[in-house]
This record gives sequence, C-alpha cells and structure tokens, in this order.
Amino acid sequence: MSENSPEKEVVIKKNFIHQIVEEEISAGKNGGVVHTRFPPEPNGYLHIGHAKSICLNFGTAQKFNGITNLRFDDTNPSKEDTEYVDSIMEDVRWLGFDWGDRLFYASDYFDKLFAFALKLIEEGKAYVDDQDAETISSQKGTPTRPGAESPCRNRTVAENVDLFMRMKAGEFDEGKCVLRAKIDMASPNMHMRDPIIYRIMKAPHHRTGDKWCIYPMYDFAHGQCDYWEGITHSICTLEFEVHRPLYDWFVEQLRDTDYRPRQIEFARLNLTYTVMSKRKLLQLVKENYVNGWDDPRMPTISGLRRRGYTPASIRNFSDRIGVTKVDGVIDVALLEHSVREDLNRIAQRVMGVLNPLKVVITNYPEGQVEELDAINNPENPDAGTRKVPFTREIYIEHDDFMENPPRKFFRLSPGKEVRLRYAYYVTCNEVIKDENGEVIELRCTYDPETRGGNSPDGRKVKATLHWVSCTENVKAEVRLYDRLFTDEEPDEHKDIDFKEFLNADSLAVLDNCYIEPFVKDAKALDSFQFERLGYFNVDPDTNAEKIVFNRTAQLRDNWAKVKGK
RNA sequence: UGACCCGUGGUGUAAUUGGCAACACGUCUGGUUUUGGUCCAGAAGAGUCCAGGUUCGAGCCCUGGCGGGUCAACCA
Repeated sequence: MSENSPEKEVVIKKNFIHQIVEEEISAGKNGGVVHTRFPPEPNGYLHIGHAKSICLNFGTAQKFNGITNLRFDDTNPSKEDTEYVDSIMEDVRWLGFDWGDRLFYASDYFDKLFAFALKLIEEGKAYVDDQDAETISSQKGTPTRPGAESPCRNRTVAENVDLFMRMKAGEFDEGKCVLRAKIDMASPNMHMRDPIIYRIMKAPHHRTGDKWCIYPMYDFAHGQCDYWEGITHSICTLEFEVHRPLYDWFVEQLRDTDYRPRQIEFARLNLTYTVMSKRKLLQLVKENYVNGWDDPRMPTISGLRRRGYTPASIRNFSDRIGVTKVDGVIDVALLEHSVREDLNRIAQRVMGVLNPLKVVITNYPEGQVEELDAINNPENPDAGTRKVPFTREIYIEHDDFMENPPRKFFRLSPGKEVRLRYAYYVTCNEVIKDENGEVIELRCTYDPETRGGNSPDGRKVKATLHWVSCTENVKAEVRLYDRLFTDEEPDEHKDIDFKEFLNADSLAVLDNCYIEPFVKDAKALDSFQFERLGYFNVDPDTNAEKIVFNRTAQLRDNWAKVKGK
C-alpha cells in the first residue's frame, strides 16, 4: 500500500489524563519523566479496545517525551500461551508503536515478588490460609456486610514462613492453601479484605517452565512491576478503580523513595453492533461463528488488518473518540468513517464488477483491444495513470441497469445513454433475457467520438458506469462483510444471549467477479478502491489459482438512501 | 442497601482559573463532479439528569435527590 501522501492529523483534544500529567510535570513530579506501559495478558488476541489503550499509553508518553514498556501480564499459566504473545507483539508493531528494548513479562519478577511476599510475612502483613476456597469466600462478607477474620490470621511468622516455603516446594496440592495479605476484613472495599496474593497452580508456565508451582495474583504483581520498571502512570480501565487502594497499599509496603507509580482509570471502548469482551470473542472463534481470530468481521486488530483497515485509520479513530471515565458506546460508523477517510487518500483506484451483466457493443470492432487512460487516484496526482483495456464485450454491474427505472435512476436503461468511465458513451438498444425473464445481456452502441469519456458536441450524460472487459480481466472472489450482529448492543440484553443477535448475512461470497488487469500482481493486504463500490483489499487466502478480495468498507451511497425511501 | 466512579444534541467528545454551549460522526438541503465517492456551502438537533443554594452571572462551586456503572475468581 502506498504511504506517500502525508497523514491527515486528527486534532487531539487534551484529555483528562494529559491534563493530570501536565499538572504533575509542572509541579516537578518524577523529575518530569513520563513512563507508561501497555500490559496485556497473553490469553487472547488484541481488539480495537486494546488499540485505544495502546494509543493512549504510547501516545501519552510520546506527547510528553516519555517512553512506554510492553509488559505481558502472565501470572496465570493456565490461560496463557506464547501464540498470544506473538500476535500481540505483531499487532502493537503494526499499529505503529515501538517499545524499544523494553519488553518485559510479569514472570520476569517472580523471584522478586516471592521475596516481597516473604518480607510481608516477616512483617506480619501476610499469612497462609489453608481453608478451602469456599470457606474463604464465605468469610469475605458482602459489599454491604463486613467479612470475618480467618482462623489462620494469627499464625506466627515462623509458621507462615514455613508454610509458604512448603507451598513453593510443591508440598501441597492445588487449592490446599493460599497466601493472603493481612489488611482489613471489615473494609468497605472488598479488595482490601485480606486479598489472596499467591495461589498454588501446578501448571507449567510458558516462560518459567516448571520452576514455580505458586503464582502471584494480578493485584500482587501489577503495581510492583510498575514500581520496579519505574512506571509513572499506570493507565488501566475503569473496573480496576476499586483495586486502586490495594495497588497503592502494596506499593506503599514496597517503596523506599518518594517515587510511586500512579494508577489512572479510563473507560474501555464499546462499539455498536459488536462485542468486545475477550471471553465472548473467544467463544465466537471456538464455536466457529467466525473463521478465527483474524476473521475480517472480528473487532480484533488482526481481523481489522485482514479486513483492510490501516494503522493510521485506527490511530485516528482512537484520537477522535477521546478518553474519559464515561462508560459509553461509540457508533461503528465513526470507525468506518476513519478507514474511508484514510483509504480515500491513499487507495489505488481500479474498476471491478461484482455482479456482472454482459454488454455487447454492437458497432465496436470484433477482436479490437484499446488501451484507455485511467487516473490512479484523483486525490493524489502523483499516483499517475494506468491503461485499462476496452473490448467489444464488457461487463457492467447488474445494479447499473434497470429495464423500468424509477424517476431518479440515472444509470443505464433501454434507450438511455451513459458514460463508461474513461471509455465511451454507450446507448442501450436491446435487452436480452433468459427463459425466466431475467436480463442476461445488453446490446449497446457506442459513440466513437466520445473516446475517453467526453463528447465533442458537449452532450452530457447523467451517469458514469464502471466496467471490465470480458476478455481482458482478472477473475476474483469477493467477500462482502456486514456487521456481525443485528443489534446495536448485543451483549446488553439481560435475558437474551448475545449470540441470538448474530447476523446470518454478515458474510456473502461472490465468486464471479471481474477486476481490471491492473490487480493481477497485487499482494496480500494491498488495498484498492473499486470505483463506485468501496474499498477492497487482497485477502491472504489468495493463491496462484484465484485472487480473493475483502470488502473493507462501502463508499457512501446516496442512491442507496434514495432507493430506500 | 456499603464503598468507589459517572451523568452536556441521536452518538462520542469540548467549553481558558464561573462569562450567554463548540467540534466530530450521523441525519437533512443545495453546489461542483468522468466515482450517486471526494470536496464545498448550509440546516435541523442539547440549554448541560432534577431541585435548591452561592454569585451581577453556574455545564463548571455548594447541598440534597434521581439515574447508570463497578466491586463479593485461588481471572486479569
């Protein structure tokens, strides 16, 4: 894809996080250093919601001359996998961000975390609880009722150290005991009621192998990792807001200087007509409602990439939607607008017929092939021109012909003259139908004087149609996508499963499409505008036998609106 | 019902330290056009959840309501 034209800059409004950072810098906090991190758990593919977070974290650092770490939050080996690690790195890079040499894993800190846990035990701030999960849970209380203290709460330090060492040594089965921070079972904040910080999990870890059979919980790892990496702003989503006191509590136990990372929460992205939770996306993949994580209908970054979205379009989208603590829903139309905007500027134009209707130009010489000049991108004169072959028999779009057209139909109909883009004016003389009365061919005549598309006598036509030669073309399969769900918020219905709203027509495969020869050497992911239709890119399923296109987005279509009324 | 968070056109965001609500998407008009695209011009649409209060003046401050969200995994 050509990236030659300058990227349109979306005006980024100063969001509340920028404002906080700005105030801290002018107050001299952290010596003016801004250091963020993007901390995905490698248990699934990244989606457009993560893109928002990536743009926020990397973007905030960039804005204030800071840097950003990539850190995998891999504290739960039972769910995590290197497959996800690889895809996440690919996606972040593809979006256009660089973490330099600062690639980290929470598992890098397992030794330090263990030592810190031991320190808490020695200070009487943590204890081993060997009650079963259910009992511990029942002692937690409820949001409105305080919890009860565990009978294990007052073990001696020596006892706790011994037990914890034996947990580490693998002497206990999974679920036999846990390490808990000793904070406050009566706290109005559930997360402060002696949270579990280590559990036994006899699963090999994708990085540490069999070294550990106990693993730290998220709350016991995240803030500490931030602290050790010198993170200044730990930006996360709203649901972690209630975790913040705990985050601060651990950092407070750990720190030996004035420095502490600050957790700031923002609202996660929701998009209309889709779902964004990893669990639900995983379900769509596992249960084959879509063809994998990178199915072009998925809101995953890999899906959007395969669909033909550009990194710039996603970054612009992220900038436009803003950052707040209001939990809202963004209209997908805004995302679609962002790709159209970017692709309009950079996409090579080409003509392609998706639903062909054969047209024979009866007064055009048989066997003649003319090479006509076509503009590659009217938005970018530097893109130049190309030749398009014209012949006696061509295909036009079936929708561009109507035997009995309504008032505002400008396209071809019996007796009417239209322009074939970059070619000639043609007039429809005859309609040929099959035994079912379906129109299968048109007989037209052309005006040789109108070569290139203009009439010397100044005669105007109302419409310009795209076309492809019947003999000089590339045959293609084209996959048309529609929204995956029929409901604006498929997972916001109390009693209806989101899958009930799956759109049965979200994918339509057309295998009788003809594209002008220009695309014959196109490579996977190359984007084109098929004039008058939309943006299409080459799917990786393309091989020597057939070229496959995905429709990224349709062009705005006023006729469709008129027709709809 | 405990704690924490949130409440501005249809949607998402703005509104300098309080000064007559702005931008984008969407919608609707019209113009240009060899893409019914792009582009250009314009319109409709909120009086800022409600009620009090402070003030010459409140979307911004105070009080009290109302509405919504999050939190009770050995997930993150």
